Amino acid sequence: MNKININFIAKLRTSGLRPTKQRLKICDILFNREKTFHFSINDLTKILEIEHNEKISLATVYNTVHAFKKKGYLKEIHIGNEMSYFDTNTSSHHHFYDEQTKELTDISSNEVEIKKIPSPPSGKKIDGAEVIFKISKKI
Amino acid sequence: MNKININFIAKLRTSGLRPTKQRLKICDILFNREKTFHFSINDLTKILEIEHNEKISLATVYNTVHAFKKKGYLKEIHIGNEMSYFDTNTSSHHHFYDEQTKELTDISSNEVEIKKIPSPPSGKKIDGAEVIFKISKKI
DNA sequence: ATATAGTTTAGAATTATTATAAAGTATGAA
DNA sequence: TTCATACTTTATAATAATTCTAAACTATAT
Ligand SMILES: [Mn+2]
Ligand SMILES: [Mn+2]
Ligand SMILES: [Zn+2]
Ligand SMILES: [Zn+2]
Repeated sequence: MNKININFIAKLRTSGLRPTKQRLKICDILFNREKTFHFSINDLTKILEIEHNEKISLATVYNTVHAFKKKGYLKEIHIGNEMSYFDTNTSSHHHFYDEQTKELTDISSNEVEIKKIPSPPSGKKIDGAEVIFKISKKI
Repeated sequence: MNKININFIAKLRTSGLRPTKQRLKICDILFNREKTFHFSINDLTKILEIEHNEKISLATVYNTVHAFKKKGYLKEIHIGNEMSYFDTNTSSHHHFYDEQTKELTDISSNEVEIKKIPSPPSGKKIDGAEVIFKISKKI
């Protein structure tokens, strides 16, 4: 029960989510980080089990992640394979993606400038653009 | 047995794939088009069943699509949901993506120009960039 | 024609995800 | 403090996309 947790308790309460110990533990893992975090449900489950020795039901991990997504604390990303990834950076931003390691790295919006933008299909408007830079090990 | 099929027969043979009637039918559906085609396995299966009255085993549809991908005739795309999409445009290119209709539209590489490019993580090199422009119905 | 390797197929298995419903818990009111 | 209640967790079942398996079938070379 540290200050950090108290902040999460408040944040969850004001979101209309009860601060259960499962949710607080997941908050701690996801949001007590310097850099943004990209993870699959499987990643998160393994971190809970192995690094934190917590056995939270898989259904609860899914429920929690989806609840956080719905409240706007996580963004879902589909990239590279059949699993969903989640991103603690919920802003519109770009990514480096290494197909070998399947690693995602953030690029902030202001680091990329798209000069020439195509005109959208008729009757449609452009809501945003996200770039994926494929990267690989330098030889 | 038209000219088009004869071309597919040759193409398959030179790829080391036997021109079976299942593969030729799928070639006909996928590659006899003006515009590039984005489809899921489910889409293709339904086109086969409903539009062409062909009952090709689901395993064969998967096998064929993956064989074509391996030979470089299709590109796999992961976007928007948990299903894979395949793209008859195998070049590096960009897309419009409508989240409502889940429709993908091609944008050729020369219609987009990325002015400012971020520097890759150390030890990594950039292999390419693909942009997804999210679009929606104009109000 | 025949042999052989490649292909198709139905069905089982696997994997990611979602649904169900019973047991447990946070919270506000009495 | 109870207590009632709605919310949450959980094990388990169900679903959906995909892959595996092994037997039947077929294209191709000889
Ligand atoms: Mn999802
Ligand atoms: Mn795939
Ligand atoms: Zn990100
Ligand atoms: Zn495309």
